[in-house]
Amino acid sequence: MAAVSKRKRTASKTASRTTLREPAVRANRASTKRPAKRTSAAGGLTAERIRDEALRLIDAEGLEAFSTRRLGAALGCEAMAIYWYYPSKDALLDAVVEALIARLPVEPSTPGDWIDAFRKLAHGYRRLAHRHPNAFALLATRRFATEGTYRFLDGLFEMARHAGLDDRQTARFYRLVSSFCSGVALNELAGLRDADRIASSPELEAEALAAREAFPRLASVSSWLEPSHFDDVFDFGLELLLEALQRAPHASGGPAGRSRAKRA
Amino acid sequence: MAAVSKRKRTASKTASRTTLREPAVRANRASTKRPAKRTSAAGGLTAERIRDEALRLIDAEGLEAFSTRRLGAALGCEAMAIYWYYPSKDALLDAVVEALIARLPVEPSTPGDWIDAFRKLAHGYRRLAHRHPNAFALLATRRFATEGTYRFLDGLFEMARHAGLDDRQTARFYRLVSSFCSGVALNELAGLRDADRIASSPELEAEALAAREAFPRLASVSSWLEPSHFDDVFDFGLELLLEALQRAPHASGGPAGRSRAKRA
DNA sequence: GTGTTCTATTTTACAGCGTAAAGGAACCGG
DNA sequence: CCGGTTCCTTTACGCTGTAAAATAGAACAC
Repeated sequence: MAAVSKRKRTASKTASRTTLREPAVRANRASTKRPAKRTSAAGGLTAERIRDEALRLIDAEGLEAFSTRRLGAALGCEAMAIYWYYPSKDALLDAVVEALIARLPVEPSTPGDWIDAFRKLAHGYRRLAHRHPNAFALLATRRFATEGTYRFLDGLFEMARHAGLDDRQTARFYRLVSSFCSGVALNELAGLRDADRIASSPELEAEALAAREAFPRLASVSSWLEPSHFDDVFDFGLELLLEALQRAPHASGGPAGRSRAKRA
Repeated sequence: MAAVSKRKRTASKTASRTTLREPAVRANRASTKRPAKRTSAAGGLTAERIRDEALRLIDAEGLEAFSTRRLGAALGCEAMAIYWYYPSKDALLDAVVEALIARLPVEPSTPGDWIDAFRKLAHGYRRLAHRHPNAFALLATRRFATEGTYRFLDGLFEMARHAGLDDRQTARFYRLVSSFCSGVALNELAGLRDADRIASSPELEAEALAAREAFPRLASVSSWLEPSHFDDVFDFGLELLLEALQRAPHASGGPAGRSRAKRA
């Protein structure tokens, strides 16, 4: 990694860099004699610490309230210090996404429990939404385009291959399941946020009540739309997809064996 | 988790949150219409015009670039003029969401083609993502909490009822299908955005190429992940859900009997 | 020692943001 | 003519991301 990035951003402002500056390690590769030098400042800033603190702040105060200045304050340094380690706030957020993705459980592929591994992964993704509701929108909005996420996908697809899925089915079900998971999770978080908002304002509460009165169908269904039923929706939908996944290799390419062909 | 949220400048601003001020005098008196200022020369401001121009601007320049000042410039007025019609930028964006939702085809419920009506709705939702890629994130992020969206849901649920679905199944499949649709659409848009970004930067292009080399599994699957295959993924997933929906009243509704609906 | 360079951080500055608050200008019914 | 309402502008404040320059300290060269 760190292949590029000698030149910092000087010209284009809109291009969001994802490269990250590694202050000490880069020189370290050439000569390893130097013991890990402590940075001069009391804070001991590193890319990882900045990234972790960023996630912590986002979790604590929300994505909208997150700013480089506040992050600097939390880290005990000036905001601009962050820019030594990340070329932009955008790049920092990419790093946060990567750190979140890295927590997902990609188990070693064992053909027998392939489906269950996928299931666990999906549940892990949803758990991520629950644990980091404020940061989760980043996952759904930004796409995986960093090395860590590439590695994640490679591991996942390797697992699929061991299970005998061909590339097309692999791609299809990856898209399907990941879209479903992020869709459900976003929906769920939006619902929770709204519930909070409504509960905190008597006016909105009255408004919601009036709506319920004006729209009888909505009213009668809405009790089933409450957050408590999201477990059911998620499991139901996921199992639907996984059942189709289980049928997939046979359904689209004839009986098993074709997808197992050695093509290497 | 605490309700800290953001700063909220002055304590009690939440009063007229989503309510919108109606200029009321839309009777448009016919005499001595003096343009007077260049600012209102293009035509009188209305909530609708502001909202439509906002959507146009977002479509043209992206959500991040959208600001009240730019909107004011596009409308030929000062930014603060907008605040006469909307209490906040947030409320304006809510209105944009509502306008988008209003374009979805909610057909009159006829029991026979219930499934197809739902299918068309889902496709309409996706078409919306294609037509307004920059605005679409709003739909997935914000929840339907305005009168127009209430009406939309009421119409939809009415349709479900005519088809003989009970409330629980209605809620479940609404969640399922809408989550799926927004998940797929967001995924698709993120992919397109990334493709654009990569194509516009030789540096990123090289990076992507290197990744492809380092991760062979990812490379072999990735051709199936291209944007052109999203139609397939969407249709496949949607039909899967719709098939389950067709089975629903009988299969998992528990004690049947009420799903056949006397309502005719 | 005295530079000089490299690294990590602070300081300063700028353009732009959302929006509170106040100030008109045009109309109104009296 | 007057006070009020409506619609819009002006001004101002605190915030944002970040470019650019200044700076402190450590490391290396002589």
